[in-house]
Parts: sequence; C-alpha cells; structure tokens
Amino acid sequence: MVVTRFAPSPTGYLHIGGLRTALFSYLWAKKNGGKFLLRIEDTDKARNSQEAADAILKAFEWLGLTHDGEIVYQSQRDEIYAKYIKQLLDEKKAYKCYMSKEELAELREGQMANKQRTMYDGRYRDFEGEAPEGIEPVIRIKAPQNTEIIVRDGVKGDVKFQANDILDDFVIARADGSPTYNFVVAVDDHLMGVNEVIRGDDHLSNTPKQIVIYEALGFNIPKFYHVPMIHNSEGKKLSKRDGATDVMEYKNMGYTPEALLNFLVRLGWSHGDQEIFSMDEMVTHFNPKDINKSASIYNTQKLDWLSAHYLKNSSNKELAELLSEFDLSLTSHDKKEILLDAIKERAKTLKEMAELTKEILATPLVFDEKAVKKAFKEDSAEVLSAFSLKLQNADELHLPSDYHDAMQELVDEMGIGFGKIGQPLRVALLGKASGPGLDVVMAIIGKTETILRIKNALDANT
RNA sequence: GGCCCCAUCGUCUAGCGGUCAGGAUCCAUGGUUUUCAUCCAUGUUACAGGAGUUCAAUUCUCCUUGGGGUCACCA
Repeated sequence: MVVTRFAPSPTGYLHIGGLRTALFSYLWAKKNGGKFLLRIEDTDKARNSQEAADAILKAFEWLGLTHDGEIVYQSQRDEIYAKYIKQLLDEKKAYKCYMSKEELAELREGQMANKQRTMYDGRYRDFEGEAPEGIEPVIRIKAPQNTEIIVRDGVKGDVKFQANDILDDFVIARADGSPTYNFVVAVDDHLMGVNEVIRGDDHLSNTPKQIVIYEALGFNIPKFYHVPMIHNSEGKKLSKRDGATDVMEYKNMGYTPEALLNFLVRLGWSHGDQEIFSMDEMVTHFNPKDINKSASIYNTQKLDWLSAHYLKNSSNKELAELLSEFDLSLTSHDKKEILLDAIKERAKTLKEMAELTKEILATPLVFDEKAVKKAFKEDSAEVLSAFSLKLQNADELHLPSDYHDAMQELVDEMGIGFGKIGQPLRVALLGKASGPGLDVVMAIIGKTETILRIKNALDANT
C-alpha cells in the first residue's frame, strides 16, 4: 500500500509551495488506494505555535484534502525518539560529544580560514575517557566515510553523493536531549509506515543524512520524489515576502478550491495537453513520474483563467452559497437565476461576482462623466422619457425578453436605432458605459426601480 | 566557496533521434455582442552557447555559461 504524508512545521500559515507537495502526496495516495498522513513537526518550541498548526489544518479543510488516520504531533513523541537514540548509543552507532559550542565555533573558523569545508572532526567518536565537567553532551551519529550514498529519486533519477564531501558525524540529539530534524523525520516516517515521500527538492541534500539514519536503525528506505521549487518572478524560492503565498488568502480573494487545486496541480506536472482537471481526474491521472525536473515561476494569470472557467460552469445554487461568504445573500432574491446567469461569465473570482452584483443592485448615485458625454445626445432625454412612459403603461414585465420587447417597440415607433436608447439607458441604469445586457438588468431590478433610475439620470444630466 | 539540482515561446508545459517543434495562458487583430465581458477565428514569440556520437540531434555524451537549492545543537 502506498502511504504518503505531509509534514509541515507550524511556524506560519500553509503556503502555496507546501500545498502543492501536499496535493501531490494526497493524489498519489488516493490513486493507489493508499493513505495520506499528516504530521506536525513541532519540535522547535520557540518557533512553533498551536495557532499556526490550526491555521494549516483549516486550510486543508477548506480545500477538502482530508488526511487519513490520526495527526501525529512530534512534540508528543519524546519517549519514542529517546528510545531510538538509546538504541544507537547502545549499539555504538552513535556517541556523546562533549565539545562546547565555543570549541565548535573555533574549529569552524579555522577550517574556513584554510578554505576547508566546515565539519565536525570526530574528536569524540571513540572517546573512552572521563567526561569533561559542566558540559551536557550532544549525541552524534557515526556517519559512514569513503562511501557513495545514492538517493534513488523518482523525479531526479539517481543522485550520487560522496560521503566525504557532505557528511560528518552530525548531531541527532541536542544537549537538552531533544532530537534533531533529520533524526525524527526518519524515525517517524518509518513508524508511520510512510513508504513514498514527496517533498520539495530543497530537501534533496538532507536525504543522504536521513538515509544514514535509516540504515543505522535498520529501517527500509522509502521511495523519494523531490519536487522542484516554485520560484517568484525574480527566480528565487517563493517566500513570505512575495505576497499572496498564504493559501487562505486565495479564499479571501474569491478563488474556489477547485480552481486553486487545478492551478497548482499543473505547476510542475502535466498530463499531455490537458489543462482542466476535476479532482477525480487528478486522482486518476496523477503520477509523480510525470513531475518536471525544473523549477517553475509563480504566475497567477492561469489561475484567473481557471477560476473564471469554473465560475462559468458552476450551478447557480452553488454560486449563491459560495457568494454568501462575500457578504452577499441571494438565496431569497426572486431574480437570482437571471442575475447569476448574467454575472457568472463576467467575473474571474467570487469576490468580483459579489461586487458586480452589488453594482447592479444599487441605485447609481454618480454617473461616469465620460460615459454621459458619449451616450447622452440631444434627443436622449426624449427617448428615455418615452421609454419610461412605456414602462409605466405596461403591466406584465418579468423576463428580460419582456423588457427587450418594450425596447424594440420603442425604437420601431420612434424610427431610431437601438443605440439611441441603449447607450443612454445603460448609463442611467448602471452609471457607466459598460455592463450586462440592459434587458437583463431591468428584469433584475424591476420596473419601478428602472423608472426611478431613468428619472434620476435625467434630473442629473439634462 | 564545497556539494547537489536544473535549462523548449513572457509564463505553465508537450516532446522521449527524423515533427511545418504541439497545446494552454498572456498579448494583438478580426468576428459575435447596441456597450463591456463571454464565445469563436487568426496572428506574433522558444529548443542558452560550443564540441562530440550519428546518415540525422531540441532529444544521447562532455564542456562552458546562466539560474536555483543546500551546507546548524532550524525545520
């Protein structure tokens, strides 16, 4: 069974890059009928917070990416880690190092001065003597030397590292006894049964260290997939500075989960020429072997296009519900269907839809000067007045077609073109020169409001 | 700096020795629309450079260049 996981450290919100690897992991597990697990890496008490962990969980909930099983919190697993540290100590695969931080710093300075790689020199590796007083030791693992470590990566291929180039006896437990990242990752992934690790390729250089741990503990090494980074427009790793990297900001901006997920799944992954993927299609088509090797630049133009696409293809019922998050209650509006049909193909986001709707529903108080100048001709007042009168005398006006017929009648009677009434009427109804079809707008706001708006416009502009 | 990764239109990408180098987005133009948006059509734009292998390289190898990542008692 394929078991994948997402393992964020709760130092902040869930960001775009993290979400993409989480999505990949989720899809791969689902495709194989496996499990997608969640682990909160909260061992750094100074930087982690419960709020951040909750925020991440909330984002997953919004997106509908449900995890399997219980969430694992590393902060609650001290005994487990201690047990494996002790095991390595007993087996003499790890040892206590009494070097002080000052001594370590000194060693590094010397190495840098000699243009050597900074590394621990292994001075306590086989230490048998009396422990120095007043020093709490760290635990270091005996890392292999003179060997080659191969990371068999499903995205990058086999990546070879020379142990002597990159390894030293690195710390697996701090002076206060707490285990370090590379150690707990290996232990937890094994204990949780994770056998396929999909993560950012910034972890690629950590992987040999984790392999050292796996081997020391006698664990099976999982399959790795290192996914390329998402870069900002400067070509650098996407960071909090780049703005709009918090997943929940996309909710506030009016994007739906389906649009965001579809956008993200195509960033660094593709399936032929297909651009639109429902969740079901993602699950059936996703395969990490098709993940790109190169980094991609984060650019949201396509997200807008996808978002517009999904909005256009959403049912009015769904939209009305979604829109309630944007301070717009349409559920009881009797012209809801007409309204939503009119605006859903004019907006890129839910937020825009809400704004557009409010624009239509609100009586315009100001009229765009340029629009007035362009639309209001000498005979406009006469035409609008005549139309207003016609509406007053009409009794059954409900559908856009009713209003359209009324307009048609008027232009026929007066022997004028459609533009003669259309242009000034649009400005009167909406205060500007562009917008949805006039018949639709009038049907939505109704006869009385239409007459009122025409009157307002005539009062203000003639 | 050491180590590692990467390199096709502006952007997301297809390609897996022989293609008019395809799609999407963006942009531009035209059509539809009384307007705007939608929609439809058309168009501009790419294999980083240099060697090699081969009858044939975007595709394989090497080098150069460029970009990125990582080098903690952080994760």
